Amino acid sequence: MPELPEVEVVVRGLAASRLPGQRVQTVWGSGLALRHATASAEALAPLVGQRLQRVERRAKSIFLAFDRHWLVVHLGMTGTLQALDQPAPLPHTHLRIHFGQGLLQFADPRRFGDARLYPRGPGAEEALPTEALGASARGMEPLSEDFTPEAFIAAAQGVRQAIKPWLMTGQAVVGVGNIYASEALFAAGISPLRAAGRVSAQRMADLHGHIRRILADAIEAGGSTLRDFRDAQGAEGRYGGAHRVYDQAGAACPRCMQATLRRIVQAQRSTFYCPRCQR
DNA sequence: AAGGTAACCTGACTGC
DNA sequence: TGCAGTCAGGTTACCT
Repeated sequence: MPELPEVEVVVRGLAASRLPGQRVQTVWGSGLALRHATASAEALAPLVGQRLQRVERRAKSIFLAFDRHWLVVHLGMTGTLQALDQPAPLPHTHLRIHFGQGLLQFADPRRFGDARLYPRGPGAEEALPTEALGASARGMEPLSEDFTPEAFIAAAQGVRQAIKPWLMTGQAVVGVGNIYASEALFAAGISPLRAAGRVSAQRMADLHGHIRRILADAIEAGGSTLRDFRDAQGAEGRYGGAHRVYDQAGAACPRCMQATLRRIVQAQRSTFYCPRCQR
């Protein structure tokens, strides 16, 4: 389900909900295995009695700061994390964290998502537990000040991997998933097959701008509406109509109106592009 | 050592 | 109607 914009929308919704400032009263888990952890009441038991202080995002991970622990949630492909007044009978619900008023509910049909606890050291109050982040979250935050065109160009130096799968590795910039990688490359007119290190500095700077714009626009629109995305209040996103090439194989290119958009597979993932506009 | 591949799991959709 | 096959927003361990 979620790329960075969707996760950001969820985080903002949770932060604006009634849950921050409240204490955990009870926890419940389905007992089923998630990506790494098992969704069980035992695993979340340390949270009982702790107050939720704030909610943050790094890459596609959600960090919930409690008094003495971080709860780090990854939504995988199909996860949802909602702040509710009453428990909702959502299929594939795996975790419920009840507060004095309302609850946090995690559901995930495919269980590629995850929810793990990390201790909050007294000396590291403000530091996120970066050990919770994998190899795909090492790069720069795309909307942060350190993600500059110069840094982006430098990161691509000498990279022979095709730029589309390279973008998705998170080596340079985090949070650009399968949809927005295709969209950004289309906007910049860069072939997804071109080696990252062989795109000119000028065009990399252009791509840098498109990545920031597309992600920011998607956040503004409330996240993608693809499939089953829901924000922290359970509402759908409104960005789906804005996909110009994703899932549009066979349609006329919206830019040149001559070529037919194509679907290819790179690193086991679908890529959509215009063979005429993107070089 | 970078880059491709299989795997995790369920549901929706297509075609026969 | 049903069954088999394919595909899906992510990540990572394991190959070459």
